[in-house]
Amino acid sequence: MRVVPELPRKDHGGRNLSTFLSTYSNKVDRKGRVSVPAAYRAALSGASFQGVIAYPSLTDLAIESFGREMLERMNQERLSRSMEGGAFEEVLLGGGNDSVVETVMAMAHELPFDGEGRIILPAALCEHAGIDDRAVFVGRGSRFQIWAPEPYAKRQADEVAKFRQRLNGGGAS
Amino acid sequence: MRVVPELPRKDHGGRNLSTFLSTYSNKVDRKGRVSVPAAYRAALSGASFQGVIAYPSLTDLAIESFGREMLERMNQERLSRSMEGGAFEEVLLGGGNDSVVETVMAMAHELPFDGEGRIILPAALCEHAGIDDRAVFVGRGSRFQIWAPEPYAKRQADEVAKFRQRLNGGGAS
DNA sequence: TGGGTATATATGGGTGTCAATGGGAACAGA
DNA sequence: TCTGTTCCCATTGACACCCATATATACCCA
Repeated sequence: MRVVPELPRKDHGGRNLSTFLSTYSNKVDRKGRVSVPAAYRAALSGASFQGVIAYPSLTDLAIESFGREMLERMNQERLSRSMEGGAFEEVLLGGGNDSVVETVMAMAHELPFDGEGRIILPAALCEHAGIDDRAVFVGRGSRFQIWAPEPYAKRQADEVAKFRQRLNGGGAS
Repeated sequence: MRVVPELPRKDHGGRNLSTFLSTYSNKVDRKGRVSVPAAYRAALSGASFQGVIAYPSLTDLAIESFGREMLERMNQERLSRSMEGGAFEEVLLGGGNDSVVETVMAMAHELPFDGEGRIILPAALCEHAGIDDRAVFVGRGSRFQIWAPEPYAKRQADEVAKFRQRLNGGGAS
């Protein structure tokens, strides 16, 4: 498939916005490399940093991921607020252990694309997600996740079952 | 890993902004030298002062750190606030005994990079953080921390546990 | 509409280069 | 002279970059 380099879209604030769609299962080679789906790469093609940010999900056995812009934006917003609000203690000491942003920053990895559009999955992340030799990329809109095949299949089935039950009180036909 | 010299990014005020990401554990050699992670150095590569500012955290057994630009920006912001607010006493006599900024300034060290991108951790800081022969660099967005391995592992686990509980009232599924 | 060809994606592997680290020589201050 | 600091060079292991291949599909042309 040939994927078109995707024109950058803007959100309300005039910032770039990438959308990740669909699910892909790719091979992890013996060096720990895995191809990021071309469609995802196309969504990030306008970004200054060619690669992704990845961190362990706090709720799932999966890796959470998005473009660097997302982090950058959170970081800037946070710092500006503190500075302009005169909250210098926050700048110097941090938000204490109450800040999700700071926790995620510490666990996040910057994964640049190689010439072929692959990334290297750090051992810590693979371990968290139980990823061995296959990685499933799951588009979640402004984010995507990376799962090991089996846990994802299970999770997917659970999600579907749950919604089916909620929507029509039992099996769709 | 080869780290790209990182293009300087600007925040709202048109100032440079560096983002510190990820966690790295580096060796402290017998001379007290530690390599600052290449990614952090890249984030500071545009700065006029090649090195970092470091001071003991007032809330954790850790060292807090960032580039000199951050200090200057904070000072400037603080000064303008005082001036514009007509708080000339503060400018001339200091913010009184409750000024975190001034307390931190006094405890801060300027640590220049050597040719290999290492810094020397002052004994006082090492002692405060309990650092012996390993230093863990923890990215917190606009700043980073330096911890001894064991206390950081504990702290990290605490943070994650707390957010997990807040998010779904229990462990990952 | 069908077939053929070009191209991009996903993948595998080799190698030069850089980051992290260690040690020694030059140097300054006490 | 002795101690501590700064600069320089050597080592090694990881990985960034290069090239090479197969498969699928987009596109062209008859």
